[in-house]
Amino acid sequence: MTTRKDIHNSDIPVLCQSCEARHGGVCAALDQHQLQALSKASWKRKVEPGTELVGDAEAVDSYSNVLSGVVKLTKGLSDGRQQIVGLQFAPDFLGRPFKVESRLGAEATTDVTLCSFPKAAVERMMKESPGLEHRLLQQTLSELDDARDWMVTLGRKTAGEKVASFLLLIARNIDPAASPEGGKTTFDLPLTRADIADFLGLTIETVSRQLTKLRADGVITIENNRHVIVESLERLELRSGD
Amino acid sequence: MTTRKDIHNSDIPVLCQSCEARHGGVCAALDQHQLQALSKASWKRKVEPGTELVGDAEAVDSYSNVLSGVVKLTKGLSDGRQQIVGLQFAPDFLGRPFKVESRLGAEATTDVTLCSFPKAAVERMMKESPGLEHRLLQQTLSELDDARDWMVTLGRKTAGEKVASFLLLIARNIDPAASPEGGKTTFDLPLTRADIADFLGLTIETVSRQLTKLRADGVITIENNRHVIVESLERLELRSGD
DNA sequence: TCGCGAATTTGATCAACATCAAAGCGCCGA
DNA sequence: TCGGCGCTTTGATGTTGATCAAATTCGCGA
Repeated sequence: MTTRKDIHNSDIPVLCQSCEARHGGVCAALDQHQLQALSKASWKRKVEPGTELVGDAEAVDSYSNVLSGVVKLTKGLSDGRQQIVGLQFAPDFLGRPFKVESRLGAEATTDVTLCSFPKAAVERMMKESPGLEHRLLQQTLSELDDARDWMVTLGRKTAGEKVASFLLLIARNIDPAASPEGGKTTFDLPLTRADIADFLGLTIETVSRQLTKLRADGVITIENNRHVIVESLERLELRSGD
Repeated sequence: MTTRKDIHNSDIPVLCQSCEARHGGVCAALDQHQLQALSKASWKRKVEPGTELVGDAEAVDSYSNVLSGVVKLTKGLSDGRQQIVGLQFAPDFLGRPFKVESRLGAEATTDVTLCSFPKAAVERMMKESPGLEHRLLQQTLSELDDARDWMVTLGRKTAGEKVASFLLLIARNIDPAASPEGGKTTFDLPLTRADIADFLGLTIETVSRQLTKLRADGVITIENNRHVIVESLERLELRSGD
């Protein structure tokens, strides 16, 4: 790691100086001046697991960056069945541009740090600065890719393959460096069994049984229900179906 | 229908004059000058059902507008299982900006008319004209909404609800005016039973049985395997689960 | 450290959908 | 008009994952 000489930290808002979103996130598309303007109207907050960030069919007047933790995006059927339709990791942008009403629920599944800004401010900035809109298009396209990958998992994979795919998804998002040859990784599950089931279109019991099977076969180890040690990424991939 | 006096048709490229994409599609974001430039490099073509437009994992150097017909977007698993991850109707934009290689297959499921342009031309135009990128962001966001709706269908609905949801999706795309109170609509299925199964994550047999059940219950009538008459949109919605 | 409630695992049974098999029908060319 | 091929429907049976039920384990505060 070398110090970036091209950036004068003194010109960057205090709030943003150590912020992840300024690198990988949408704020990377802003110049110092814009960052100053936006940061004045923005605020940081920490929330606990289970905190509802956006209710389904609720009017929203702010956007956020996820700075740490995991947020689940949910959709429900009228009789209570639920499906998780996306997971947002840092430094993802949270919110649906150009729509007043959210058609998604958003809830923290771990401790989450957010940086939020008024919708209007972002939309104004988007008009002046094509770079921001470009960045947003990039993230949206990549979310669309992810959603379509997951449609294959939901529609065509077996329960065992679904659970393996889920573990790989988490492993790759939490430890992006992990390579299949390397073999091992370790992480804390950011979701409960119930959430995993809602993400995979399964029941908790089926999720639990498949995890037990992976454990019995020595592919993973689980400590304290949450901490997962992947003994062999390669074998996990083999079980993921694709 | 009134004539639009604000547009001088003489200034619009012949190719574009009667083109659907110039209204709802991405070309609506272009001014006459840009339209002229793009149309010089673009070409129209008609293809038959079953024509592969883009192969999975294939390099692509052009984008297209769907002018008529239906294109299915597919993803496959290594052992041959397939999932349709999206359907494109006119005047949708076809292609994945900012990526050389497609991770999707695209295939015509009906007679399809396409207007294609070189990737480079579109990308150049996108840099000069924020309006085009904005339009593309809009379509991408709406495709993401659709994909997430479909994830709920794939993950949490029963076979009966899936088939009803599918019929509604087609009805709404082919006859957008159809209202639930109106009651009736009619359309030709743009997909074979095998395609419907791949879209819904089911087998052909299950799709067939569910269609039979809908017919037996008087919700729909089917003529010649392809032509569907929805007797009651309201009852179809009731069966779609949400 | 103990004890309680919630989350998870495990077990037994059931239902939905898949699979395997065969018959029916519609379309198209000879 | 006839015949054949491919698509669709229908039927019988099998398997996967859901459901119902109970036992364990974990997290956490007293």
